[in-house]
Amino acid sequence: MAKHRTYSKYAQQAVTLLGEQIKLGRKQRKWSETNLAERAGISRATLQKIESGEMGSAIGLVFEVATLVGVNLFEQEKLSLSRHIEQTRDKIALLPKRIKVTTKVVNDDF
Amino acid sequence: MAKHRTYSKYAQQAVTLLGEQIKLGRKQRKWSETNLAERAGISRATLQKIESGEMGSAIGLVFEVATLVGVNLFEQEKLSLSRHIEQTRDKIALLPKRIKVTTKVVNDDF
DNA sequence: GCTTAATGACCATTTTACGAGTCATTATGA
DNA sequence: TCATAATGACTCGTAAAATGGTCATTAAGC
Repeated sequence: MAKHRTYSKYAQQAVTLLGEQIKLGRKQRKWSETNLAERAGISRATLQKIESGEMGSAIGLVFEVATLVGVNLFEQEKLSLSRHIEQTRDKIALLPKRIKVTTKVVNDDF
Repeated sequence: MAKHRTYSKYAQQAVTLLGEQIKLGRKQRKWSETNLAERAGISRATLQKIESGEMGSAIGLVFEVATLVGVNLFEQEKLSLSRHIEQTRDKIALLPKRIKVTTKVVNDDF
């Protein structure tokens, strides 16, 4: 009884694209599936799922493999990721610590 | 006996950054955790793990939530994702269908 | 043409994430 | 100030991912 779950088209395509980019990167480096799986410390079956764009793959494994084959996440950033993390946290700090949803239904969708 | 797994610093930071960006986007929209979790069709516990940057979260759920709060993956692309997927597949098609690793150990690491 | 390894598709078992719930703490807005 | 809801941190049962294995097919490279 697989749990049915719906995803937005954008999210689905993003995962698919990432998988394709990984496959491309692997082939450009002339690494076999087994080879890349070993480097990443995962099984070949898992790598195949990642490259095929399965939505259930662990994001850590996907990003790790992407890193290994040179697919850079957050591409346009010249900043280091840690710097970017700091900046994002600074922005969060400027906002209220808690979001209190007013009981009265507010039209915030349109 | 939790399975120990090591990740590259870059992959770890990328997941952390994505989680922070999601939290920022949620707060900017003035959505509580419960609120966003409901919109995404996931539990609040899972959302908390996503925002805290846990490596084990399903990539589909992370990307879905990111989409909901307006964090765009593959930012710099003006192309639609589907177009980008096509282009990546075209590149893959230009490469050999299979990667045959030569038995003799080749120094491809440095 | 022939050999070999890469790929694709399985299956069973182990490991882990997800959902649902609870509880304490505390910021918020009235 | 005070009531209330958001957050943080748990636990437990179940669903599902990850692993390790196998097997057939077929492309690569000699």
